[in-house]
Amino acid sequence: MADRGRFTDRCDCSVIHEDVVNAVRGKMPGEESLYVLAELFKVFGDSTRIKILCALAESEMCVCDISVLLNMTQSAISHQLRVLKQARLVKYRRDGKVVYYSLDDAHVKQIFDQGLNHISELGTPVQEEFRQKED
Amino acid sequence: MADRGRFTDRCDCSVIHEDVVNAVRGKMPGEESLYVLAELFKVFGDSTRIKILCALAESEMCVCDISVLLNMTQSAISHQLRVLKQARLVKYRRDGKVVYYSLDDAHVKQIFDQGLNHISELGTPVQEEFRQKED
DNA sequence: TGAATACTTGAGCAATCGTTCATATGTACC
DNA sequence: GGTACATATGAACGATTGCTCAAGTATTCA
Repeated sequence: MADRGRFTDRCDCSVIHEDVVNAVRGKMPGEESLYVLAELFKVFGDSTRIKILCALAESEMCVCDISVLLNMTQSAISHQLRVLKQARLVKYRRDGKVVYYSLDDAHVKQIFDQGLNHISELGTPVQEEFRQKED
Repeated sequence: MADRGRFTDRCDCSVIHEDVVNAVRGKMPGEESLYVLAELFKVFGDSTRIKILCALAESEMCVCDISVLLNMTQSAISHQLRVLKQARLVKYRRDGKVVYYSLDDAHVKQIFDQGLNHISELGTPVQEEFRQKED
């Protein structure tokens, strides 16, 4: 609320649309929420974790099952499950030596499906786009 | 379809639930889709990009406006806009020297809102969780 | 044409991330 | 107790990421 749209030291241009900037600034959620939101999506933003979430959307599974399914080390899976656990995306229950993981709530699958829905409607061009990023 | 649930070299345990692993394997989307999906969420997984998307959800804006709004370098914003452009999350139009960016389609805001909805229902504990990750 | 403005881009660098490896914890069974 | 098995965790490593800085391109206007 200090500088009302005037340009700051980070930007070397004279502000073009002061009114737009101020209007948008008023409607933005708090810095806090957006940071947390980014952290949430960051957790979804790894193919190993996506695969784990996708698997758990089908069935509760133990660590060993997941590592077999994804053909990865138990350790690697366990590390990722910890990230998912911290983000409250998965929960677990212990039964003897075995620990069973499952999705924490329905939201997780909703976000997941929304994403899948998005990429499916964009079709193959996007997939190529993503892969050609390295060119 | 090679080894039917038998444990591979990556996992040192004897598979606990061969049936579950096979059932889940059959229902998983292709490796391809899951990779693209992770790439999509990865783009959402940065607070600068989230802020940009959030701002563009309110109004079309030029690069300079965004850099003023977020108090960041034009260069930094431009770099991030390139990432968003590549992921087809934003589109742009040129008007003279000024380039205006806006959300590419409605899906973007949907995914965004779904995420916001998720974190808002979890309440503050999660936000603390995220911040205490460094402990 | 040349200066000014809006934006883009490439290189470089610190910080973060995902995996591996070795080790630790927890539980069951003898 | 001790061994076996399922999982967790800490350190270390290479790979990736997001920013800065110093160019570059594109457009306008004199």
